[in-house]
Amino acid sequence: MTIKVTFPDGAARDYARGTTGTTVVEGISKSLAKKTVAMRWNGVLSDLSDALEADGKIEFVTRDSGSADVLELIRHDTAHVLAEAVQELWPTTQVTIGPVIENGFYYDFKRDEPFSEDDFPAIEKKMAEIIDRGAAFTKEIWSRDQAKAFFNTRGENFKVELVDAIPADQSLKMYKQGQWIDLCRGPHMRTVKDIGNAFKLTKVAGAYWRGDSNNPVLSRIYGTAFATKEELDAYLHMIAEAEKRDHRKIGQEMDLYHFQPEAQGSVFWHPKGYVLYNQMETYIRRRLNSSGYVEVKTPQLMSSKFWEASGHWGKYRENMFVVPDEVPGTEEEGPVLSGKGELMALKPMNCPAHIQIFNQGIKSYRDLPLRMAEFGCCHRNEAHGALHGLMRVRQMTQDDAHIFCREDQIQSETEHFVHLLYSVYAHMGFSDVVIKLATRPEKFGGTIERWDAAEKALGDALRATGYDFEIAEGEGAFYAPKLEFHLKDAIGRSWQVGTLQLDYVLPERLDATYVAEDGSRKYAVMLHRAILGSLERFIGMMIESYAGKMPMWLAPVQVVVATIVSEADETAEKLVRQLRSAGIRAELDARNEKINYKVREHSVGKVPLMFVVGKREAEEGTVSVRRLGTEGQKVVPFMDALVELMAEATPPDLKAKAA
RNA sequence: GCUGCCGUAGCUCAGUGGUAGAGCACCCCCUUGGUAAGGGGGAGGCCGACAGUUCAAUCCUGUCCGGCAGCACCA
Repeated sequence: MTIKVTFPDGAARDYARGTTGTTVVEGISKSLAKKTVAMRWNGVLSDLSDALEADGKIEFVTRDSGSADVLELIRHDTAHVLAEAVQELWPTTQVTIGPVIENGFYYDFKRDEPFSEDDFPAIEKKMAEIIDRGAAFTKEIWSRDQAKAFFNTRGENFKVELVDAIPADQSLKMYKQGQWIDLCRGPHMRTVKDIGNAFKLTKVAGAYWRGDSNNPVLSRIYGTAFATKEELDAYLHMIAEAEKRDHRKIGQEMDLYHFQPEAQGSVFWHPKGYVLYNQMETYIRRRLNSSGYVEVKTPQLMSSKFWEASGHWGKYRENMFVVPDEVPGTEEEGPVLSGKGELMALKPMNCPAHIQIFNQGIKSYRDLPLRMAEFGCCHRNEAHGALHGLMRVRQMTQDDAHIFCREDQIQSETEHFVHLLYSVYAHMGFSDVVIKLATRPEKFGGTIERWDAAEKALGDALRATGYDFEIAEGEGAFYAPKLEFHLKDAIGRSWQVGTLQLDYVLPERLDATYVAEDGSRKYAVMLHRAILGSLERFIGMMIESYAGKMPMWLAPVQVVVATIVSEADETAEKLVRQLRSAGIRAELDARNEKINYKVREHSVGKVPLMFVVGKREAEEGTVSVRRLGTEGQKVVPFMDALVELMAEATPPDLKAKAA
């Protein structure tokens, strides 16, 4: 009985059925066999030692190919070796799972005494030893009972749970490397030696068993591995460089904002940071105005009764700041609060308030769509461990808006929004946007028909815009599907910024109706949408993406006029006045310091432009223009420099109009 | 909130069971210097908070607060 094996170049050969990939590659060439660590059999990444049972296509995965397959295999194998090393060092440790992730791998352990990074050298040394021993990976298919009995006797309770979780129609694969054995779906390389020496443990952290906070916390060790030491070093260097762009670091260096414990998670915007903030807000306001939005402002503090009606009191209260509506006691002794005051809450969202405005008067179908925007300052009592610089705060300002529309307007409004959002992101310098369509969760409100229609409307709208998107299965809100727009920070963490959420529920709860063409009352459909998400987070993303070197229109200080000699002070002062009256954010540096010193300081401070004035320039009416990030300078008439700067400082949306 | 690590001057960081140090920044003086740190001097700290151990705690222990990484949650 023979089978036909087809090679990537299209050639085919016959082999006895049951021939292994190893035999096939060894039959081709010794040198190819030497570097082949796995294969793709009919497109599926597989153990090289797998027997080939039918006709198919084979591709060999060589260790030096630099392919994603090789990285995946190396990292997966390294995770196994990590687990073996840990159990060899601390035999009572239970192993759980150890998957490959972006840029590396991790392995979750259960150990009474959690790991610390101080354990890394010992673990890494043991891993090197294991790799050196060079055990082969071998695969065995076990029965469910056999596997459970095996793990039970070893006290591996988590593995027993995993065995139970594997669907009955799937076979259980056990991979052995020397004496160590693990339940694993594979595949693996030939031997642990194929891993090489380019691996490193990077961090430890707690993680819940199966990602559920009701479960025990496991100790997770993260690591990474590459095919070569050079690639590992390059990766570590890249991460170190990226960390320099951390907005928390740059925010301090550039004196943009700060946090302090008395207002945990709330930003103190410094003058320079607030320039940035205001520029962003003004820009968005212009974009919304010209896109048919109206702007409103709603109360910060509203009665709990109001939040009961909206449903937030029941579902969202643990994230709300609640404030009693009473005069606090002022006696030295005695309680500040009686506990009897009616409760109010700081708004965590703007939507219910916008419905109150919508509900004033009677709306006609002619009024729809009504696009109501607010720079809404919201407070959310976020878990302390979730706070993260500007990215995750407790007080934030959303560039929020609610579009009240008819069902048949959902798709066109969504398209309109997505185009606006992409135009904004392009102006902000972001092109790498990940869109997710979050679909019906397990627990949902409303009918399946309505969900299907809503998901279809959002999907169709996205397809009409031509942007790619992923489906985030089951991650929709309770009441409707949503679109999420994600960007990545300096070290590759993904943050949701923009959003569009469909909502049928709140209009019904709060009675947001309009009079339809036929005179009947109908509930409006509500689209919650934000482009930046929150100004705080988006500014954080901007700082990281530009490494603090903001484009001219956003730069807190656009130009510093610096003198070389004190004879030029008067001229420099005059230039700063002229720049400022032209709307340029200019500062004077007439300190008694050398020009080298001033150039360095403002370069470090990421000021995009310097106008240097010495004796010569002062006499000639010129400035020596130095641009951040470039060497050298050019001397030009001041008025020319001013005109050029004004053009460059024009926000991108206004620039486009002028052109 | 959970797990681990961390908390010394405005910033970056040394350091010790006997109440503290550097560089930069800040202030003063000298220097007027042509594109990434000129020189000298000075001031600056309840060593995160509170307890405990000790003759003695910034250092050891505990609790709390805050920060960092990840988890969970989320814009």
